[in-house]
Amino acid sequence: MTEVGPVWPAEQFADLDRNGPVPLYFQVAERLERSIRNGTVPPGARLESEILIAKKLQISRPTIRRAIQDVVDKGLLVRRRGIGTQVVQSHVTRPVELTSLYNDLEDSNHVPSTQVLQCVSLPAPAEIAAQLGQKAGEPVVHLRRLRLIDGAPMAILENYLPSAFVDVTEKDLAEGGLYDYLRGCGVVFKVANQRIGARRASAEEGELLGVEEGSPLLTAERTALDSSGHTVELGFHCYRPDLYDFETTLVAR
Amino acid sequence: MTEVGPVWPAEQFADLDRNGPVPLYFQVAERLERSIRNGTVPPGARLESEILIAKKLQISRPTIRRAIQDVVDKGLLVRRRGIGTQVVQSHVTRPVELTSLYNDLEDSNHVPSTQVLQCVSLPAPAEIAAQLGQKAGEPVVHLRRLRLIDGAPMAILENYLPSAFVDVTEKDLAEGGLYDYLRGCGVVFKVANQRIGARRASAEEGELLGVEEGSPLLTAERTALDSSGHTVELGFHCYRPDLYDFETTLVAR
DNA sequence: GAGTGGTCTAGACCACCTA
DNA sequence: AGGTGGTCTAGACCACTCC
Repeated sequence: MTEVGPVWPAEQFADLDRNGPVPLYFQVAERLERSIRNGTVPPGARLESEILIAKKLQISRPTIRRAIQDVVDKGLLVRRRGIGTQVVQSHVTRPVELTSLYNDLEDSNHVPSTQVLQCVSLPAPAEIAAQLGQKAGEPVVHLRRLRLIDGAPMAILENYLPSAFVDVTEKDLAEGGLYDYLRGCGVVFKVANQRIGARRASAEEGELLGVEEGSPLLTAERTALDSSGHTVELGFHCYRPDLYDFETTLVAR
Repeated sequence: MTEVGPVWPAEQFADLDRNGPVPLYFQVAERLERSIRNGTVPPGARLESEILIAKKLQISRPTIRRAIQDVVDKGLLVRRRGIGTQVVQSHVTRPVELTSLYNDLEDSNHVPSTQVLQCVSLPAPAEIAAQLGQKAGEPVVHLRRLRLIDGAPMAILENYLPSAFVDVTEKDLAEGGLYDYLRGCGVVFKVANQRIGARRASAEEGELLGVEEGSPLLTAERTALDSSGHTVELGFHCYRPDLYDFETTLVAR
């Protein structure tokens, strides 16, 4: 029986930048996550204690705690009082991030593309206006796009944007994700709320997505808020379930 | 124009228990969340600065920061450097928690019930064994339950449990949720990973759920890990999409 | 310049677990 | 008894925003 002691890949943390703009805890969390994901620190391994790590890294305990907590929040580590910190046994896939579908797909080595079906400004229906924090009848932007993955239709993305974005053009959307465009306008996303369900495809949706009318679609309604807490995007999306699904990680604190 | 200054409902924080087992930051976060949810602190309101709050509550700044961060993580507050902390404009529904479906339903003023379709121990198929961290062929528990909501069938819940739980009986499951039972066995849930999708109902599923064969179902595959990072539950669930959907909140940090 | 949140430090005491 | 993570304190300096 080879008893393995606590583990800490000190060599991964040699060149921390203590003066740059990137927070120390972030650099440490990043390297730690990488070490776990690539197997340098294997599943089930016990980490050295926070105090020891802090000493080795010449870092205060709150800072190393913050770094470890970030990795715990991603579902890769588990902490127990009196025991220590351990790598979870079965790894976890990357959770849904606050990025657009376009970026998610780009990152996963696929080729996304977009076909703009509609891009108009119209007086807001009462319910949409209320959710966007506008008066009914004020103009809002209505978008409808078809998202393709490696050339195959994957999702219909319907969005409403508040009146601040009435000058958006088809061109802005054809080249990248909606989030890229909004970020370019200075929007800083902070919170998004999503409701995920399923329903039958309408005849038109079936045609666009290349499935039979009445076949199942995965749906998502999303509200995204910017850094000032205002709604900047309303989304009503539907996906071909054979080409897309959602992944989430829940962590108890 | 009535200019409203920064807000802090000090009266909500009069009786903090400084010696009890409940952490200070938790008590503060709890009261703050309640004050926002019930409108005592309205949408858009700006909170007083951390330093002032800390002084008023006779609490250190890291502690009040931790409390505020918890509420930010729930999507109710937004922080901006140089500006302050604000309540988001449109409130957010409570996110998915690390509880069983049974408890979720119970909390929402519905009457859940369960019908156990299968509860056996069998040699683990290779893939199930691998995910549970067992050897192929070792016994695992296979559960299949029908979940009803106010008497109507809502979901089919298929689960695998590791060999430690071979003594589970139908009776254990008929009375409450699976998570209640496992917690009763001393299991402490820490992390869960979920993949949400959609597909057609099989003939048998349609019969059980009271829908047509081929109609859309919302599906979830879940793995849950305990406090030591081991897999303690594998779930393959499907839901009637007209009776159930998932809500998630994403927060940028 | 004044005020905000973001980061970081260096301690302290506690609850919990293992032995 | 000794070691672990969990909580809490009292400061400090910084980057950012607004006036």
